Amino acid sequence: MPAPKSQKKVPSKTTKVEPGKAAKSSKASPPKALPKVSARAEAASNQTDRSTEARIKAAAKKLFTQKGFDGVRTRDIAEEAGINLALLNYYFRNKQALFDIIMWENMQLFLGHILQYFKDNQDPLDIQMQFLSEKYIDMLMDNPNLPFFVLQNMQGLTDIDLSKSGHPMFKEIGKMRNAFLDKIQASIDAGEIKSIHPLHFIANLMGMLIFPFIAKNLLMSRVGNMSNQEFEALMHERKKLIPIWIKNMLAP
Amino acid sequence: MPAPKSQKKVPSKTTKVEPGKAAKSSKASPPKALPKVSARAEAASNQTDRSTEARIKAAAKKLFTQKGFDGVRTRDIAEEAGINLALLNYYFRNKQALFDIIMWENMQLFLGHILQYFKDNQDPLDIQMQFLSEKYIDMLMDNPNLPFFVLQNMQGLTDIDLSKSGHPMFKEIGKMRNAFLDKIQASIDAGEIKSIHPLHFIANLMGMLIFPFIAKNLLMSRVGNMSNQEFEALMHERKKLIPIWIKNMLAP
DNA sequence: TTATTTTTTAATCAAATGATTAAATCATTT
DNA sequence: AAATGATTTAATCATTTGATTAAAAAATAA
Repeated sequence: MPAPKSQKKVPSKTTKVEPGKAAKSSKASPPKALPKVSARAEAASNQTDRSTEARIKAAAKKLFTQKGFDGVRTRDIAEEAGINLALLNYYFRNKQALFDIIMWENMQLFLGHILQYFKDNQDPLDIQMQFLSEKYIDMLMDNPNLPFFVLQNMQGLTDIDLSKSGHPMFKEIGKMRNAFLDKIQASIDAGEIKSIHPLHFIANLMGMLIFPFIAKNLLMSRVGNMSNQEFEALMHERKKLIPIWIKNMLAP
Repeated sequence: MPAPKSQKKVPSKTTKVEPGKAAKSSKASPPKALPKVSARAEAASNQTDRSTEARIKAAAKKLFTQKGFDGVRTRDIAEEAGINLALLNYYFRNKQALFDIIMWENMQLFLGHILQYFKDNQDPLDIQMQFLSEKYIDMLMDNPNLPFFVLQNMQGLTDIDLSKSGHPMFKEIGKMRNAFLDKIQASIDAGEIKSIHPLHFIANLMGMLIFPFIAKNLLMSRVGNMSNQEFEALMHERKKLIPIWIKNMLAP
């Protein structure tokens, strides 16, 4: 009998196509290339988009955000999306490529709002705090698992890794950071707030905004057995309270 | 040729022993039961304990705490511990049983200090804040991955799950919580602090203590490229600052 | 020493899992 | 309708991974 094994190894570049890059005109075998991803890119997370590709992405987003890369099997995604397992690879090449897409979208969601706002806003610090607290907690109530996901996938990344990947978002982050640090410093110089290291300021602010969503189960189950509804009511309260706490905390 | 396959299925109760329960006197086949775990239990996390069992546990603790259950393969643990893969199952039955041990030890570490202190301490609230901030941040500097691990494994647990597992620690948590809530309420009644929902208080306190360790990479890489040493110095600062911030935040 | 028990090793298994293939179905164009 | 290309399916692969087995080695008891 012949040996019908070990005939594949490195996917020959002639038949394989890099994810994201369109297949030019290679007369490759069965699945030619990734379908028109860009054509649908702008319709992201639109509930009315029930295309196969969108269903897979939605399922992947839900599961990856909930359980992380290692906690999800491709079969889970296929089942959640109600599609054949092979379609996942047909549309997204492989698990890692699909995860990377979800990863970047979640990063955008996590930092996008702030980035957009802070980039060229000139309001005084306390107004900025009010806006941020309001918008950010609203976003977190819609995406409660987002902080954990982002932090989880930040764990392994070093500064070098971050700068290596030349994603345009990092330039935005840099700009925002500088604008924000300047704003804090100006407030200190003007005597509006006590002197404080920027990291303390940002850690306190982010901690108060984000921590309840990360520790929700711990807080809910052990601190006054509360319902989801009560939890949401308290998070709603926090939108107004956090700016006040920050202000009091740093009153000169 | 005979068929030397599919002869095992459900581990017959006569030869298998539940993890944690000692094998009585069953004259079972090869590995009789878990070795004298209890005999070494008190020597936990002692660096001088270089026994095989301790090496496996140390390796498992390191990797599980860093990467979670799904992120670690039993082979990783074996390699990290420098032992044969089969020894992991010989000493700890299976991956899940080993993980559970690490899980409970980490829970203890995460809550143990607070539990012990708050159980019957009668100091005023501001003194308690100072003590907690000091000790807890010290502990977190020694175990920076602990919060993420605990929160990660709290994710799936509901209140029912927690009470179902009759671990004695949960009774302690209940006692502590009540004592702490009483203390906060008393301070409010005495007019020492502004009225505040206990969850807000605890979320703010825990958030300020814990969040920097969860978001370390995010904070370090994007907020003023700092070294580990600088980060540690700032965490050291926070030990004194957090009680002050809390106090100012809630000044009546 | 010899016998017995405990510990360790190498080899292997079975199930799970990411990925691929070839054929079938569907849609679009000519 | 026929041809062409895109999408979907069922079956299967190859590898990884948690776990087991049988035998060897080491330690302990007799």
